Amino acid sequence: MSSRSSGSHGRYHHGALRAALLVEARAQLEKEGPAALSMREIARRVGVAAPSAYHHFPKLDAIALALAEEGFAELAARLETAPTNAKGQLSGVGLAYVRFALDNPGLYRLMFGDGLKTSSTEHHALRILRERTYERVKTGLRARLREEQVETAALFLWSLVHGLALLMIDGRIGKPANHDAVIMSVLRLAGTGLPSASSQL
Amino acid sequence: MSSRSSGSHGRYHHGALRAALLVEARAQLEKEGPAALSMREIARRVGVAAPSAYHHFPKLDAIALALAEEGFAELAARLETAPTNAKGQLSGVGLAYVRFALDNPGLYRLMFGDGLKTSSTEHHALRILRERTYERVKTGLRARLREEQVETAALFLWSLVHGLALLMIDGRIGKPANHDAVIMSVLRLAGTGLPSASSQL
DNA sequence: CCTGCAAAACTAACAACGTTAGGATTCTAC
DNA sequence: GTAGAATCCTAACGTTGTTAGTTTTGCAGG
Repeated sequence: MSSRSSGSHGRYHHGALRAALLVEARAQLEKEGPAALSMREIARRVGVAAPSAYHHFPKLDAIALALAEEGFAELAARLETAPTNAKGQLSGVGLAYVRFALDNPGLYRLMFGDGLKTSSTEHHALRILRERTYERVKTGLRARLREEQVETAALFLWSLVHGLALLMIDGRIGKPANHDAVIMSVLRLAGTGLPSASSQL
Repeated sequence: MSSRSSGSHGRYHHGALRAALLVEARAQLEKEGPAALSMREIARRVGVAAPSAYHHFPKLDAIALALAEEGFAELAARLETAPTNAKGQLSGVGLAYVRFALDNPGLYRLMFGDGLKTSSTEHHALRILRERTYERVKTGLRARLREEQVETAALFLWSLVHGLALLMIDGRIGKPANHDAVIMSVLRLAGTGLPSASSQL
């Protein structure tokens, strides 16, 4: 093959393959779900032989891990730029969190789910990334709660948005239109608690 | 091989294989996680050739689906026998829910997660089973809430216990001793809402 | 008891996968 | 322009899900 030395498309020698693999992997992840990630399929879509990918990622799980890292970075960015307006500082963050999951369902499952073949190493790497996210939530709460309450409150909040995100991803909520309204009404309950008659949950 | 006609162990001709496959599948599910479910491995452990299993289950996903059905039945049983004492009717149910997930982490992930290869048919079957569970929660709430509040309250509650279950399964909570205490303190927050200073979540 | 039939098991095989080994190509640096 | 490293390729191994076809097993009727 002759070298097309400066086309923006198709010049893999020198650095472009890794990025292309990640792009294609992410596309497949969102289209088919985390379990469908396939080294051969990704390589095929990029237009390259499967073993070539191993020059950039030692295992399939390494691709998944790289995607998860992308995901955590994007999630962190969204949480930081979430509107922290005066009334309802945390609802903005909660909304941003669930929105991220809904915008990237496959990625979100990969970040928190059992998508990859669970080789212990990256499992550990993932755990660290998750805990970093958790710490961020706790830091936010620490500003307005007694230290003793922070741990439970953080777990409460994270459980709520995490569970809500997964349930909505699974499509249990029908109408794709008013997602935000549903999310907000659930988040409001986190502030008030369940309505009176059952307040003794 | 001579037929050992009445031993409780190893007489597969006539009905025992299906059950044995399910037992072994569930063991593997809890030991290695949903993604590690393997037709050949299950058959191997049962002591049978892989294709034999196809007389009882048309696909690997069918085994997963059968396990999930077991799981939903067991979960429903636990929720129904959960103590609904006077103060805190729902906390007993919430505790039972999360406990079930912690006692059967692999199964719980299978029931709600992306464990199986997501062939659309059983995906649909799973969805029905999940919605049945959801309806049960809503029925419990309908007794003490206005109809208009039920939907949101149910989603709120289920998100909370679902998220909490998954987070705890993932081992983000260190000490395996006081699981119940952690769960209860989170559930209490569902009744009261977040503490004052941040009540404007 | 023995003969036939259906259920249930087995062996052999295909396609696809993850991954490794080793040979060819292409870019970079001197 | 040539050496060497980086990058890509083809070939291959072992494993998986699954199908096809054959043999064994147990049961029913004579």
